[in-house]
Amino acid sequence: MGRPPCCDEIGVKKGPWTPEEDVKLVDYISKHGQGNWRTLPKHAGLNRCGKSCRLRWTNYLRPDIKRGKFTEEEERMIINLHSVLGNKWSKMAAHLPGRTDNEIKNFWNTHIRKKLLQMGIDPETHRPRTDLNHLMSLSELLGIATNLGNLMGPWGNPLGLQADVTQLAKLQQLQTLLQILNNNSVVNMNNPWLLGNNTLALNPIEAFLSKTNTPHLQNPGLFPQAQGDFSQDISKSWTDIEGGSHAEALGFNNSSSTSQETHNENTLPALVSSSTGANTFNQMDTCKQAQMSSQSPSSTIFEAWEKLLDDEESGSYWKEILE
DNA sequence: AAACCGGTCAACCGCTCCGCC
DNA sequence: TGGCGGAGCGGTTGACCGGTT
Repeated sequence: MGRPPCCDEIGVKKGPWTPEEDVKLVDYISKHGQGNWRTLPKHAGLNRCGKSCRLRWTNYLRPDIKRGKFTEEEERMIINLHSVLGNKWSKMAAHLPGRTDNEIKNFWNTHIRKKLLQMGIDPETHRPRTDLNHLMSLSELLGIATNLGNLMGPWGNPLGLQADVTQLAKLQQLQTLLQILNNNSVVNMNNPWLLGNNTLALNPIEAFLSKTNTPHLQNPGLFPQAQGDFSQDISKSWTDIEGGSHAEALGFNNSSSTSQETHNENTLPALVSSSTGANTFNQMDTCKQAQMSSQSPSSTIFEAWEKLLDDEESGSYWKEILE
């Protein structure tokens, strides 16, 4: 036998608030404080349920609410916070003065989520997308490109097609990278994490670079922008994140696992565990929450990924592939 | 001009958490 | 210790608005 919801009361108004109702609510709270939300509407002369009043106050009428668009800094913070907290909007709001949980949640769902997906990043796991449909379309593209490369040969483009050697090299790299990202187990000599000297790669980018046998990697001068920034940035970001858990990458120093341990586990841990809530958040509670806001903008994989996509020479190319 | 469509965001709903008795 | 009730959280809905056809 449960308690009836407060909003089931007959005759209680629902829907958008009128300016008159807002005035009544603000007047009452400024005089008496919030007090008991359940009894507040009656005392304030409002035909609303307490829950509705609380929501209206906390999400809209509170005097300290910051209005207007989210800044880039706030956006960065939200992404970083989400990578640690998951969908804990109210916890995130606590780190963003003047922003409400509802506002952050809406902003995430309408802007950031979409942006990450376009960048090929799974907004839930904060890892490069590995969903089947996405990879299927990539595989098809890669298959076509590979055939194209075989037809063309190294010296030219007898078919008059627009693809060039640089793009094919990039495709090859991407294919290898995807293989690595999707292969978490290490069992044999085909192990994508195994480097040429029989050591294991520290991160997928290192493995990726070791597997990729393209001229411009050995001689970056040939392709000054095409590969260098990308591999360095993502590799650095991944190392930052992998190095003793992502919490450390976020500025926390009490991690229990070192990068070497992570390395030796021969797995590719997620940037964020599927149960983002409990452990990571407790960790944050007991660690240095304040450091969250001062995290270097360059220390997340999204930004390295974004930089790859924004790269003047290869940007549109990667975007086309990933979208 | 009207219909359609997609994006945005305020508000609702159902559930969990937590303090009190 | 368990039940009750208030508060808060996160997911979802639907109204509104601007752009496009």
